[in-house]
Amino acid sequence: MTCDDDVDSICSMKKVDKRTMKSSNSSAPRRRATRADVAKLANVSTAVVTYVTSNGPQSVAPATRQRVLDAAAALGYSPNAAARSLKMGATHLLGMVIPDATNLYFAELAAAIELAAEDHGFDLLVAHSHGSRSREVQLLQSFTSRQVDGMILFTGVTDRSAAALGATNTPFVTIGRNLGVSDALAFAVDHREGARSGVEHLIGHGHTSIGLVIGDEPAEVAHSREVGWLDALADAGLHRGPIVRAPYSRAGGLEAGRELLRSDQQVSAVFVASDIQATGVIRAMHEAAVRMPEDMAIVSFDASPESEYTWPPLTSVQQPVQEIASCAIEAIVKRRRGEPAESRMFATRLVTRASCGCVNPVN
Amino acid sequence: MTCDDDVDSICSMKKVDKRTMKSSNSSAPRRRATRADVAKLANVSTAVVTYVTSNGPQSVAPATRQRVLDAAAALGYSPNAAARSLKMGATHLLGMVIPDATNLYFAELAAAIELAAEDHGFDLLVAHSHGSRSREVQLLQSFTSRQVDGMILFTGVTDRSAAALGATNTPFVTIGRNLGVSDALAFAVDHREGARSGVEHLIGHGHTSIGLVIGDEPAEVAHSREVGWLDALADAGLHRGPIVRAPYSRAGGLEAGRELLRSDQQVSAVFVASDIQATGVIRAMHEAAVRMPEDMAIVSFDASPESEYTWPPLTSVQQPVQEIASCAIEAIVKRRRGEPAESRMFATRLVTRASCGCVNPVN
DNA sequence: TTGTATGCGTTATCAA
DNA sequence: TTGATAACGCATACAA
Repeated sequence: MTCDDDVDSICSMKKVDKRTMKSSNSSAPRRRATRADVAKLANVSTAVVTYVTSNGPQSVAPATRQRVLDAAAALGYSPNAAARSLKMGATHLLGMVIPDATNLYFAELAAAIELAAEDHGFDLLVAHSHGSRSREVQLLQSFTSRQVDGMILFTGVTDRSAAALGATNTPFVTIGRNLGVSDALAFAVDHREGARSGVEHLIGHGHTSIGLVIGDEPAEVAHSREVGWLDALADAGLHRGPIVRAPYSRAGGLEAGRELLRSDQQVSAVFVASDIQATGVIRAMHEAAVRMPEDMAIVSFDASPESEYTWPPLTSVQQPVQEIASCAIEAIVKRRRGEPAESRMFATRLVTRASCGCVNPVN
Repeated sequence: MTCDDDVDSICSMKKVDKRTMKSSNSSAPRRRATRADVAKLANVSTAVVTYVTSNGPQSVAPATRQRVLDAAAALGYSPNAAARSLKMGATHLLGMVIPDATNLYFAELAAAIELAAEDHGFDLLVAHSHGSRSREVQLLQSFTSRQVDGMILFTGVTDRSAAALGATNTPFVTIGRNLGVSDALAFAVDHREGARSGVEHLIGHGHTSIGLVIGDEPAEVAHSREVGWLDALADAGLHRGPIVRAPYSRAGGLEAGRELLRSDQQVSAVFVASDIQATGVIRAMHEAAVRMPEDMAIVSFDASPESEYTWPPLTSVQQPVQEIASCAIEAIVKRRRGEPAESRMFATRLVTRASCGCVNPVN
């Protein structure tokens, strides 16, 4: 879509401010101040400017130092990161691939990564893969070209991606995906065990027929959660409930919920493998006037901000998002220093709210 | 939080894969291939490599061209973006400041910006301000140092930010905020008119006592929406309903909803100035067993993905997110070319769903 | 059609 | 304590 496509927007025809205009066509198109400018103004050599701005490697006389600082401030000088990167061989830039920012679980994870990255002085280059493998490869190449100091991938690493990455030395970690499926460093919860704990909770509430709503793409994570669901059922000696596979989205959840209600196999509870789908499932239940948790108890996965504000609020398997994020960043830092780094698996925690029947939500 | 903080995580002690290890301490710590490497392997000069990789400025013999391509592929060569930026004076990088990614309206806008930016060959440097002004200034400085080709700010531009920016020639635009409050190029809907249309819809349903839930910080946007609410009430000759001010979050909405129910002034409808707050308001109503829309009709603002999956689904004032995004990016492109660019205001569209009483949600 | 040489803004080594 | 200078990897004007 281009800016001129629209038909129903009001064009304000507001005149561009004079200052704004001026900056785009002033006679002397002001160049960014460089180190040389600062040096000249402060009457020192360019080297001294660096000594001041980077506190070394040589010390400088207090008076000179102040002169440089003043000059830099006067000129609004800040070092050119491109030149700096070129010289130093480090960009302090991390690339991050997010499948879908409208999934609040990913959004939360991304925010945590940003925080952890900042602790180590990294900025973040962010891009969305929208689940496309080819786009993922393309993004990794772009990151590589930008000489990022590391990459964080929310998506699984495909062979093609790994190959693209293998040619470089760029450290990369995967987040939220199973450990051990590739050579990549991975940081994630135990999806199988987490799912199992959620389903066990449902069983504890007395449910004997428990369905499953899960993503429709073959992914190791989804598979693990499915196995966890099976584990719990098997341990309790229960038969397998119906499985509904649907896209990993709110709309997918809505469809799945409707299908679940059409199923021959009646269930009194369902384990939904992600909050984002659970949101849709809940809507489907409301549409059919199915009461939750009385007629249908629900437990989901992720415990994203979304899960707290559905109605009824969702009981959900929580991932230690901040911990995962900081471990991932630290792993990248270690790898950059040549130190060994290890993949790691985290425990989940079940957040009990009303959807499973634990809490009476109405005051 | 550091990685070692945790107590309840399982340490998998998984040994690092041999290939992974090797890449971190192999005897010849493989340097990224440079143009010179490609040139040597292809038996050409470095210039020819560039002629091939950038299709010009000179043409090269097909055979030579193929040799270069092969060599580049064999070495996994991709141009060093830092060096390229330094030489070309352009980074093809845009900086974007998001207040809060767990607000799906912002997340959606950010995704649209990314798409539009990609159309013009820009990558995105993303950071969250968490609403902090000082952090915003800090981010702008970081972006400046990185020599971004432009900036997109979701937050209003403060005087300090503008001053920081004024020192550079970096084009920047604000998104979603009112036009005309600063010199910045701005792309946003008509908040006042949008709010007015939403409240008028509620009046059309016969409501005569309509409350307002809105952000608790003094922002022009919030003010405009409040004025739009007043406009509609005044036009209909209705008295002003109660106003509840709360943080711009789900939790804030929850608090606001509870307070609204405690209010002396009874209302049958409420205009909530953002979906994210509406989510909380809805929960407050459910908790108090207030039926929607029968006992409390709701119209909100943004029509983010969230609004479609609340219960009842929210009637909400929609912003043309993609259009806003593409206009913003095009404005930056124009400004970079020295062409004039204009701020622009967009019309909203009311998406009617069940929360106002338009649709019977239960099948 | 291809090669040579210069400079982009930095950091850091080495001399002064 | 300071200054001159050589890379870093690339794009391109100009020469061959």
